[in-house]
Amino acid sequence: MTGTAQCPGGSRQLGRPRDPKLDAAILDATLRVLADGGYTALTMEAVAALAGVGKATIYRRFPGKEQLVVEAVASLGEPPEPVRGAGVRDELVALLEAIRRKSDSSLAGKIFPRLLSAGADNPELMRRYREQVLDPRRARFVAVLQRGVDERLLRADLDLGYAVDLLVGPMAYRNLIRNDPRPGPELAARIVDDILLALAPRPAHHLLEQS
Amino acid sequence: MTGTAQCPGGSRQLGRPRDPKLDAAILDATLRVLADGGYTALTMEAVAALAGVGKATIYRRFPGKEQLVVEAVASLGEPPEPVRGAGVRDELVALLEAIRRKSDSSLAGKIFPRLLSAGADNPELMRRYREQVLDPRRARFVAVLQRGVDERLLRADLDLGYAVDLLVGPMAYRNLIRNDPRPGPELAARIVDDILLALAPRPAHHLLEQS
DNA sequence: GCATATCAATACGTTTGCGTCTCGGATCGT
DNA sequence: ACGATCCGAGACGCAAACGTATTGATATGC
Repeated sequence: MTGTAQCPGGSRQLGRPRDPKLDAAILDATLRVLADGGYTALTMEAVAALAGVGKATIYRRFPGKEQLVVEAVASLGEPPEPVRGAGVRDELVALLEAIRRKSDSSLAGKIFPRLLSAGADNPELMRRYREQVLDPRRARFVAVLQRGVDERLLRADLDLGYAVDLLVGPMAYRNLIRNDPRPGPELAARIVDDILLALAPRPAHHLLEQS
Repeated sequence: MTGTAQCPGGSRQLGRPRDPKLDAAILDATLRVLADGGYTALTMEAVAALAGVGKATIYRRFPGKEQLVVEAVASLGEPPEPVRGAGVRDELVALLEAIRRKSDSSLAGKIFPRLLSAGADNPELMRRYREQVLDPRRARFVAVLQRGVDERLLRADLDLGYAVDLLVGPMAYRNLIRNDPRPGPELAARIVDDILLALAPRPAHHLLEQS
């Protein structure tokens, strides 16, 4: 899965096998180097040194720097992050607050802004990151929001994807772009309460007479 | 302003003066190269070639690549962008829609995601960009929102900065991060209508019994 | 007219980093 | 035991790009 299968057919598993732990060590080192320094500051020498392996060991598994980063980003996957809040509102707050906390503490949070520019030149990189990291987290929001619709807390015809944008957008904006000063832990509840109010199941009378 | 004044006192304006048009040509070429390729793909040779000047002409004005990019980004400034919409709601829609359109057409829009990662390593760069480009646009939102408060369309105790985040956040999020597929021109009105609904001056009964 | 500073073009030294290769040693199957 | 493959360490060739220096031409002040 990670590297290239090198058995051409006849001679299978000849000689010393690859150490599986090194795959994880290389990918982890790649993420750490990527977190501080970004894609261009990431050098194969730095990854090799941090992982405690030789460069040849990396090139034996990955064709080059680009594929290494792509695989490393994809390996981020989805953390468990079990939100067992009681109600829809509190679960949304917990999910949003997780974004705020993770954005400057976790590896994924530090890597995120780097990928925004690297992804512009490397669509494959951005796609993998979106599928492996962003989409699973997004699905969590959608699931909770769906419960909100079922409980008549949200409009029945609500576009759930759009609702996620309304919630995550301001939080991501504050953390990525307008991150001075950094938002406090009260921001999540503030956003959720306001957005829930906007998406509450009330007659949309303001749409009938749009100015 | 742009380069370094080189007259130490005695000999003033001796020899051929610098061509002022070249300053603008260099900065403009820097922005164009920065727009496609990003900070690291930006080479002095490329800037010189695109501006039609020699490298020495650039180094005569800017100490190095870093300062060149900082000055170029700061030179973006604020476009006029006169929004003369009739009401508060329509002006907000126009401002938000401008963000969406600019994010993939204008120079500033293309440069923005590049700066997010470059700014992580270069705080000065991000600070100048924020002051010169982001803050002026933000002030426009605040001005319109203040009118909304005056017209009793928004809560009297509204945090205007937070309100801007609620509006700009989802739009920026859709354009920068979740830009597949790209949002359509109807998104701006959708966001504004929903956020205005959330921030309308109604008794905040849901805050009294939080949980 | 002459010194001085600018101009475009370009050669130059230096640094950096990718990807390959070599080396001695370690670890597997047979 | 033996060959094959992996391992860490690092030398190597190569290319890219920064910043400087040079060259011949051009423009300005005195």
